[in-house]
Amino acid sequence: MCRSGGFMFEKVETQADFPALEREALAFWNRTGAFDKLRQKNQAGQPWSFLDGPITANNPMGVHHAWGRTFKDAFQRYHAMLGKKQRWQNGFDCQGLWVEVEVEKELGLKSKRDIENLVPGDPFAGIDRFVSLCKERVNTFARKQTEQSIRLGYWMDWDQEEDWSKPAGERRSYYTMSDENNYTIWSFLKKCHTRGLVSRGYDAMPWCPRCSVGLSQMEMAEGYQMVAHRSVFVRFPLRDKPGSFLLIWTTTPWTLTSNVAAAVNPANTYLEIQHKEQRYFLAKGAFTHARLEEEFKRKEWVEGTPKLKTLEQLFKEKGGYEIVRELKGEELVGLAYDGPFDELPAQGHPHGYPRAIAEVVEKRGWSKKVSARESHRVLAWKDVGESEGTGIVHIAPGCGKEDFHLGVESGIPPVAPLDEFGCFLPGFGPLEGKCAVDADTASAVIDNLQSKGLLFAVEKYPHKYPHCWRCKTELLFRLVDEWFISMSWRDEIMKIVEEVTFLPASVNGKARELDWLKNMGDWMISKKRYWGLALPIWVCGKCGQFEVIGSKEELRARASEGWDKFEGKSPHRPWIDCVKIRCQCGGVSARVPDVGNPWLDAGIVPYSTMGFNRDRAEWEKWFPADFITECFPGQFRNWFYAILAMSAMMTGRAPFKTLLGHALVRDQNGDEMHKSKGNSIPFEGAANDGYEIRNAKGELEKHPAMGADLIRWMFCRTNPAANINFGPGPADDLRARFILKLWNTYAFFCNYARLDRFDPCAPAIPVKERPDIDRWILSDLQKLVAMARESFESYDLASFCLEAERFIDDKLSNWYVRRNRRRFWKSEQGKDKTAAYQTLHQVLLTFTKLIAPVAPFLAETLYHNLVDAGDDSVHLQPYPAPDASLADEELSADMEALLKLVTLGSSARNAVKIKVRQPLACLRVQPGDEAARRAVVRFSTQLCEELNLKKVELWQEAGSLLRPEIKPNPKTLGPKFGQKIREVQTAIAAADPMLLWQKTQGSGKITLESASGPFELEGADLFITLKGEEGWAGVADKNTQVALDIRITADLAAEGLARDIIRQVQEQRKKAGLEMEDRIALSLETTGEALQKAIAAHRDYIGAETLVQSWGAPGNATSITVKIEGQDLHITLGKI
RNA sequence: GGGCGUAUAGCUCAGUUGGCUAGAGCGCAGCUCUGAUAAAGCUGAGGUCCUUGGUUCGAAUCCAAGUACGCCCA
Repeated sequence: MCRSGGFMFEKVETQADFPALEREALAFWNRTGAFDKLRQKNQAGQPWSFLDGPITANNPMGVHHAWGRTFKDAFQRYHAMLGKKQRWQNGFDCQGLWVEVEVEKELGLKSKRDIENLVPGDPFAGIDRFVSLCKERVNTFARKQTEQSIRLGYWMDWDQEEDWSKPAGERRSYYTMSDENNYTIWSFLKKCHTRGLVSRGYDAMPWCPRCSVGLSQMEMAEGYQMVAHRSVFVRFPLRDKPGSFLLIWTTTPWTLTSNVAAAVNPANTYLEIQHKEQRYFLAKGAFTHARLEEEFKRKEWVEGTPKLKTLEQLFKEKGGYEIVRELKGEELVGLAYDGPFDELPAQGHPHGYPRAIAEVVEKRGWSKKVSARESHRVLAWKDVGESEGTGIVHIAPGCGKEDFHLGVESGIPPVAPLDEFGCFLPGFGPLEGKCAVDADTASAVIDNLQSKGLLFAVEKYPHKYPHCWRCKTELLFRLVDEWFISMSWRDEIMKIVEEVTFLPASVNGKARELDWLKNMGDWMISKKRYWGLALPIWVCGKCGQFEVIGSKEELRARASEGWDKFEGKSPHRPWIDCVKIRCQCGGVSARVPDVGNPWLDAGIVPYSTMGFNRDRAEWEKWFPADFITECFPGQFRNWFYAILAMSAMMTGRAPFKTLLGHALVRDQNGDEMHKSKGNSIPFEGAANDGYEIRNAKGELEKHPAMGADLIRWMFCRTNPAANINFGPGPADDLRARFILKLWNTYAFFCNYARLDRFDPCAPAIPVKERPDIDRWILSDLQKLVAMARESFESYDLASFCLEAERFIDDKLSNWYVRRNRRRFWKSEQGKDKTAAYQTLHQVLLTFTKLIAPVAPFLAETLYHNLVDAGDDSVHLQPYPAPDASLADEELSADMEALLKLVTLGSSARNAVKIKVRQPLACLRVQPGDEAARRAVVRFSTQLCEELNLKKVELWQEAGSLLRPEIKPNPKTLGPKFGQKIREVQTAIAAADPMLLWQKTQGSGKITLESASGPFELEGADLFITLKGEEGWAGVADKNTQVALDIRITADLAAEGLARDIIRQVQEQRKKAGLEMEDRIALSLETTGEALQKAIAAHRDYIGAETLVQSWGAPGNATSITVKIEGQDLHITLGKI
């Protein structure tokens, strides 16, 4: 590990190309097999179990993915440095509609029909081809994301070149499309079925007509958007009261074709209104209700949509009205009416429409043998309100969830008008083939109502309406059969939620998850699609009973036909559908064509990836996972939900111990990133290639790559509960403040160590023999080490990163190195210089290891120049542990006090405008506490150098250095005196401040008189501030006071000039392009008397500071004339 | 519509169990320092601590109502 003779620190350029250095580190890891060495090293370690939430392998990863992936890597690396054994398994989420949609886009397909027709006339071959393309797409992007993750510095057991040709289940990463993952879900579903929790449900489901697929409750929640629909007010003529109408309202006119009933709230008050020759019934509250007024005020509105009118206004505009009477809703219940589309054949079909549905209705006894047309009457429904519509609700059980349930309750038949593409079925007359989401269809319906004289009014109505979260198409409600897992066992899931820790605490993750579980309806697990888990449900064509198959073996044993066709294939469509099984009744059962909800795929991974099926003892080693981390939004109802629910079913155990969530990536102004807005930053652009985004003027602006470490550090230093504003601004800021500070400190060390041939392996100077400042930085380093470990253990990286930044900026760079420069510069070798090198080396080396999990590239680069590592990696090193023998609390406190004294001294100089180059005779300090007192003594040299003083004095006199001003401390006085505090305050204000102050210095007890008698004070009851006196510049900070002697004697003035001269010569050296160690010949000429005197008096000082070897102008000279204190100085110098 | 959270300087945010003249970083202005630094130091300008009411000797902090924004759920 140590450098022997011959080796030297490499010269470090201060202008570094960090992305290029990162590429070198990647090549180094690759060449030396660093990751494999790490796994080898920790082979026998205690396990630390991280479980990766699978990333969807459907597109390249973006910068937002880098947040979670940085967390994942940082914690794994940290635990690896602790010697823990890990699985290092990345996961890819493969199956589901999102992949299908992208493949459809690539192929230019518009609908499911196109997919089945991919091989013309052969749906089986079409589906086979489509599913293969989905697999291919997943492989393509898994590979892409693997490359991207490697560039991020994410260490995992990534798939290698030879792995990509293997089946998904035999690769290093896990793939949710693998056989094991799918069959493990089968075993889960079988468990559910054994407990009677799997059921087929007929329900009006949200349905995407483009994808031809039903959406679960979770999915529907993703896609609410504000849109304006044409809503209609329609008359329903009452059959027994000619000229009287129910007034109903709907935002979906197409559903009127399928109207079966109307509903009122029996408890509400309704009005009968005379309008022209007609009478109308509607709710009293609805009549005058200012509809959506709040939303209009709050601008929750669709632009261009007028404010809504009240019903009363509509009646007035149409010719006035008169209220005939008020009545209770229950009076209306039971009235029969004529439906708006009773002429359609669909309305006349017994048990509802279409035939397939009518059969189910008949079988289940949901209604008598009546048609919709025969069923039109007013129902009582307590959920009818008055704030939307007319208070009379049009009920179409085939077009809405609540309508359907009300229909079943009331024994009326459903009419389901749409096919899987959202278009009208035969039986709907002129509407047949028209699609419900088309504006034309709404127009056709409205025209039809108009022509029949049933239309009362049309308006544009803005509301939040669900859309398909994938393709953004408006959803419809469609009566379909889907498969569900009942949530009657939710208590079991809630129980294991109680066992896990949700971080960050401020997000209340546990409460959110419990809330979701409490309100979660039955889990819809089916999808009428192609690429996904083949639901292992076989339904008998004869008796209609279904069975759930729990494994491949069980299927093989039960198969009655088709196994030979399926064997050797993955359990996907269309091949799995070849397998039929024999029902107990003797009939043949076929698999339902549905595929599974993709969250089943991701939720099973604690069981499918850690050896549950193969080696239970091995699985127990890794289960439950110590840690998972993902982006918050959505996951409480998605992955977190699925993984918890499935684990509760599988073993009743929590699948992980700690969950860390994080928020979203925004642009640097806090806006959402969108490609179309030009504010989106691609991952490669940020990490490696540079990128363009729009600036404030809207122009595209180029930015250099940040590099992976900078990206990683930004994510880690951010509070994970808050969104991060990501972009070049914050990146530049952090680079300047932290990365470059660290880099330059490192460069300073290496470059001087190289010149001095510092040997890091030489025997260490015992720490107790090193100067205070060395022992101080080592002491504070131990605090940082302890802090780093605590942060990693509590999954709070931000605390560590921010503290590390402060350590580098405030402590190491701006104080330790700045104060110690001369120790490194001085020409003579010796113990003090070696101590300085050894100290800085130790600090940099330890710090490098501390940040290695967060900034793995930078750490590797630094490590290889700080030690002679050869092919060894910093990531194979043990994580630093705090060394108690180096901690010195008193020293840390003293140094902090010194920093305060320097601030006070600078402030005093600034107040009298005497620049630091001008030496001053004395600074007097009256310390406010023991640390300050000790600092004055201990660090007087530092103080003198830093503030350019001849000496520092501790003010020991009895009196005050400065004039005191006294204020009461209500924090201590309040509890003591309560309501009397005002009198006490008055008494303090009236007292002589100097006297008061002196008393506090004595016994500490002070007695004062107030209006209601004497009272006693202590020092702590008073705040004392102090002002300077004549001739001295005084500054006070809380309790510490300093006074600066501002008398400049002739000698001091000359010395000040000498420093001005040195400064100018140094400037000239730099301009002449000389190296730090170059010697010069120097000539100084001036007519100014003061300058001449200063040069004469301080010639040796000037010469020593500027490395003068000979006085007088050399041949290769450059010269310049500068002004110092109004006098010309002619400087001529040249390298010797 | 319901639940949770947030509101502090131009921007990004700290502010502990209620207590000093409400702070930091960036940005701005002046001065200073500089042979590791793309820097650094001091000073200054910049605040209705969202609003209103309450509790209290005292409220950025606690309570209530309201407003705005965010998230979650309907």
